This record gives sequence, structure tokens and C-alpha cells, in this order.
Amino acid sequence: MYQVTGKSAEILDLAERHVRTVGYNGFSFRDLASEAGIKSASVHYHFPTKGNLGAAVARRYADRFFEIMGDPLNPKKSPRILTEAFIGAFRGALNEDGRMCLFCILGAEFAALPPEVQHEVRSFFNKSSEWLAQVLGRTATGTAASDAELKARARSIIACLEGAMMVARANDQLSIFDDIVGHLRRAHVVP
Amino acid sequence: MYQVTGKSAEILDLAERHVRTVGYNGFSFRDLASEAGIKSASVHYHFPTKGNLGAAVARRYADRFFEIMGDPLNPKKSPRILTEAFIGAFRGALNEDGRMCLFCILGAEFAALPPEVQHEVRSFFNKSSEWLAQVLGRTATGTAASDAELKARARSIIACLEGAMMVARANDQLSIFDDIVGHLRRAHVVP
DNA sequence: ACTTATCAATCTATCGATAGATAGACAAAA
DNA sequence: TTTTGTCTATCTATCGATAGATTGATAAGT
Repeated sequence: MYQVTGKSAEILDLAERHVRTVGYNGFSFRDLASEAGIKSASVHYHFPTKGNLGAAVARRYADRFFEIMGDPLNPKKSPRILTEAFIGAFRGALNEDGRMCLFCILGAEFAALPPEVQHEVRSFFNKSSEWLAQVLGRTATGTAASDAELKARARSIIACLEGAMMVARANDQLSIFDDIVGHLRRAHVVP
Repeated sequence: MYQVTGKSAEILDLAERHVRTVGYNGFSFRDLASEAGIKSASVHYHFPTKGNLGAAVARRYADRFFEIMGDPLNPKKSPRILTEAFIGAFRGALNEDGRMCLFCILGAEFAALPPEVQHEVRSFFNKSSEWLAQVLGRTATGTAASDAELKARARSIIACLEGAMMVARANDQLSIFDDIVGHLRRAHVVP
């Protein structure tokens, strides 16, 4: 799918790393260029504008995420397993030397983003809560919850995870993330 | 206490508004100057550096917050009332035409901030979870929870609120925030 | 009362650095 | 020969920050 090769992929990697540490407004084309060993003009060759680049980074990140997550209705994987994988993906992102989830930082900076990047951010939150809602829907706990209710529950979990990443990183303690997830589990919010 | 008057206060107001919408790296001294009707050099007169200004904004915001919250052990206010006030403060921030909690956006941008601003961010998360932990400690539910456990629970609630703000704003729907808080209540995480 | 000195707050003008972006030349590959 | 990727060179706009002049108000000295 997003199997961009060569310099383009390298630039995407660098840009992603920057966004996830210092945010969209915290790096420049020159930063990327010097790290990729080319000139900033060459970065523009691959990605005409910064908004273009930002959207590409977001799209690739989301595509990877959902590829790893797989089918939420896969009968071979229990809701429990899938939810753990979901949480684990967030934890893994934070564990890459204190990098944030891409969409946590983009979400916070939302108003400062070019429209095409904003679109990707919204799209991710929609898709991810949809995905998680489908998983939650499989744990039929007697009451048949509506799609809207399931999606709201999913969003609540996602919000908690995003917030947990942020607080954990600001304090440079991964354990804070784990504590928060623990509370999520103990409150039976999660399968 | 923080009764800064005149232009300084006006600049702080403008800077706070900008940080809470586009983040620390999303505005310039010139932006502030033109809105305050002065020149950017005059902004530097009041706040020598941007880091200085950022820290001042953060400090004032935090001071106001804790002044409004009051004493977490005030016997005249139930834990329930205090927790609601706490949640309400976050909701109110979001409700000011889609502005974020200052520390949510600063937390996300953390690695891009000058040290003095980072310090204020950490300090806020510390103080606010301390405050909330004291409130939670008053609802002695049989088991005597340790201070560390209470603080972890407090952090979990705060993380959830910050995440809720972020997700709600990215989707421009205040109702998402309310949904998430609803789940928080239903899961009995909150008094 | 008049003068002098100080101060807070602003200005103009400018600094070096950097931002994102473009034009056009060049070389290698297809 | 056309495409692909990179380069040099440059543009305009803006960044945070500083220097030095100017204003009006206040205070102190005579």
C-alpha cells in the first residue's frame, strides 16, 4: 500500500520522528534535508509543500496502524486480545524513546495545521474509534449497545490512552502510562 | 498574587489565547504586538524572551486554576462537588470557542519547549494530581489507599480529561467530551 | 516654582538566522 | 529522449532579539 521507497520513505521517516517529538511546527525542511544528506530543495521535489508532507506522514502512520491491527471482527482473535493489541500499539509508540502517538500531538496542535493534515487527523480518530467500537461490540454483555454507544465508549478509551501518553511523557515516566491503563482495566472499561 | 496590570496582562492574555489554539510554536511576538497595538520590540520589553513569556503564561494559568479550585480538604465542599468543579474547569476551557487546556497543548509539544516552560508544565501536572488525590483521599471507601495509589488514580482521571479535550476539539464536538466524562462517572472512577 | 534626574514604555531600525518555496542547470537512468 | 532526482542559487517573508532614540510622567533638589 504505502510502500514508498528510497529517499521519499527516508524523508517520511525523518518527518514522522520530528512530528512525534517536537510537533508539526517544530521542524523545517532544512532539518529534514540535512539529516537525509540532501538539500531542502530536493525535499520539495518529493513533497511539494509542508502540508503535503504532513498529510503523507499522517496517512502512512494510519495505514500502518490499521494494517497491524487487522480485522476487528477476526474470529481467530478475541476482543480481549485485540484490545490489548490496541493498547500495546500506543504503549509501543511511547516506548520509542519518548515519542508520542503521531495523532496525539497533531490533535493537540490541530488549529495550527494545514487543512489537508487536519483532515487526516479527523479521519484517524474516526477510523480508530470505529475499529475499537467493532471490537467492543463483540463482547455482548447482555444489553445490546447501539453503534453510537459503542463508538462513544471507544472514543473514551482512545482519549484516555492519548491523555496517558501525554502525561507520561511530560513526566518522562512510562510507568504512568501503565498505571493509567491499569485503572482503565480495573474500571472494566476495557474487555 | 498574579495581578499583573496594563500591557503586560494584555500580552499574557493574547499569548495564552494563542498557545491554547495553535500551540507554543504557532505564534510570534509580532502577532502579539500587532494585536496589542504596539511593536514587537515593546513586547520584548515586558517579556525579554519567548521562553520567559511562555513560562509567565503557564504560571498565571496554573495560579488561576488552583485559586478557583480552592482547598481540596475544605470541609464545606464534598469530594463530589470538588471533583465536579475540577471536571467543569476543563470543560469550561474547551468551551471557550474550542480552546484547549493550556497544559494539554504544552504537554503534547513538550519536547519543543524551552526548559523554563517545561518546568511549569511538569509542575502543573504534579500539583493538579496532588490536588485531586487529596480529594479522592477523602472518600474513604473501606480500603485505605496509599498516597501513591491516590495520586495514580488522580493522574488517570486527569489524563482522561486531557485526552477527551483533544479528541473533542479535533472533531469540533463538545459532546464528545461529555460522553467521555460520562463513561468516567459510570465506571465509578470519579466520586 | 523651576529645574534636573530618573524611569517606564514605547518607538524606529536593524541584526543574523531561518522559514517555505521556486527556477533553472545538470547528470544519470530508462 | 524523456524522466527522475539532485544540485546551486535565490526569493520573499518572517523569526526572535537587540540597540538606541524618544516620549511622558514622576520624583528630588534647589
